[in-house]
Parts: sequence; structure tokens; C-alpha cells
Amino acid sequence: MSKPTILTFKDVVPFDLEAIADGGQAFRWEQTNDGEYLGVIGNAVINARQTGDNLEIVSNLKKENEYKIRDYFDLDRDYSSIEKKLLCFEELQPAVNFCTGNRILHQDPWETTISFIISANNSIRNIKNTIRRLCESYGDQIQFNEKIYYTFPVPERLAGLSEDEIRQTRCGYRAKYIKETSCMIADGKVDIFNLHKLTTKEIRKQLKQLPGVGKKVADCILLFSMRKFDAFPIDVWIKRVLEHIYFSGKQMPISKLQEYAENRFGDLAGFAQQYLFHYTRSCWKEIQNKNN
DNA sequence: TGGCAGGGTCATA
DNA sequence: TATGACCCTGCC
Repeated sequence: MSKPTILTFKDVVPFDLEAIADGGQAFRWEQTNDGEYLGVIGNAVINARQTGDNLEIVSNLKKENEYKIRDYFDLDRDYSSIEKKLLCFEELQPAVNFCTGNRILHQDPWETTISFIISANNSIRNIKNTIRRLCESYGDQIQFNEKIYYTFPVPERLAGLSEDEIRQTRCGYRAKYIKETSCMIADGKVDIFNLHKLTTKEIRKQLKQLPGVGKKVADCILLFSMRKFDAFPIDVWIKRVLEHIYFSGKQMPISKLQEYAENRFGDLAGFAQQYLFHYTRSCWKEIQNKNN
């Protein structure tokens, strides 16, 4: 068994590992100790710890693959500049100040697709448990530091399973969607790994052909795995906070909220969404009370 | 112990 | 375009 590789990324600013790992954009990060997170990215087992402005990684990655970490955590993007632009929107200031350094990960599009199909009408705890069972049952084993970890199963593996076998991960009625989507991707009907070359609108259209993928899930895939930052996924939390901020708490149709946010934030929409989501989910009661 | 909501999607009318 | 069903789990 190879020795763990230790990588230190210095002066990573702004960066908030907790907000990133626990911000609902990825479901395979678990806090192991105070401030320390463990995740599996592709074939890599990653132990991540933030110490001040440094990000320390202990993993089974070879040193020459350091770029994969940079790419995944989006370390080469100037988030200071992005946050500065977002702070020009007065209503975003509390959210950006609450979780400065909340970056958008660059995840695998296939894993992101299945993960967010599972997320529909589901709680984050259940989503994580189902994905864990999916990996433990149908992923490949990785040995690291005398423990066994699991990769996310490849499309062909899930496509070859029966609906009942998938259902054993306790994903409920979503098993049918996972099965059908896996088949479409394994058969090449949707070229999930090359979609990023298209425009946001074109990709969204293709993604929505997949069973279990509607507008919201498609926008999550666009934002969290294809770096389409003009995507703005609207879930219950974002709906609540947009209605609160812009419409005096009045219930609005998603389509109106979508149009409003995309027009207001443009190419920064995805970033705005991610700060708003984490802030709202963490502080909803305080947000409500502030203006009442 | 039972009711309810949870990062929505889909079929139906 | 609006409405309700949908698996399962954890929480109150």
C-alpha cells in the first residue's frame, strides 16, 4: 500500500472548508474531527483540513495529481473579486459575509446527476445515506490508511442493475429514474462527460431528457459540475429567501423567481445562489425576524 | 407512536 | 398551467 501524500495549498483566500463541504452542493463529505473533512473524489480519498489560510490535504493521490485538487476546489479562481462584485448587491451582503470563501466545487457530472436525482423531495441526511449505500454496494473498493473506501459506481454498473437492486439503497421511487438515466448515459444517448462544451441552454435541454431531471436538478448539474455560473437552481430555501427579500414574503411561482434572479445576477447567479443557500439554511429564523 | 416534511419530478386534467 | 402522488427516513 502506498504512503499517503501530503499536500499544502498556501494562502488560499477566501476559503471556507466547512461551508464548501457542508453547503449542500456535494453529498460525500463527512466531518471526521473538528474542522477536518473526509471525501472521495473519483479514485481519490481526501482528508482535508483548513488551518487559517492554508488547505492541507492528506490523500492517496500522487503528488503530480495536485492539479486535480486545485481544479475540484476551484483554487485558481479569484473569489475575492467575485465576492466584491456580489457585495455590490446590498441584499446579498449578509449572505456573503456569513460564509465568505464558500466556493463552487467542480464535480464529476455523472455523480452529480445521480446525486441530485436522489435529492428530489428528499432530506440531506437521507440523500447522503442513500449515496453512501449506493457506493458501498456498487462502487469499487479503495484501500487507504488501512481502511476501505468506495468510488461512486460508473454508469455501466448502475445500468446493469435491476430497479429492485437499486431500490435496496432505500432511494424509494427514484430507483426507476436512476435505472433509466443510467441506461441512457451508458448507451451514449446523453454524452454527460462532454456536455460542458455546449451553452447553458443547450445543456439544460439535454439534461431534462433524463428521467428524474427537471429544471432544478438540471441547474444543479450545470452549476456544480459544468461551471455554468449563470445557472440558478431554485429549491425550497432559495424560494423562501427570494420571496422574503424581493416580494415581502408573498408566494411567487418559481418561473417568476427564476426570471428575476437571472436578470438581476447574470453570470454571477450561481455564486449568488450558493451564498444565499448556505446562509438561509443556517440562519432562516434570524433572517425572518430581522425584518418583522 | 403517528404525523409530517424533506435541495422536485412526473402524469393527468 | 395547476394539482396530487410518490418511497423512505428522521424528527417532534
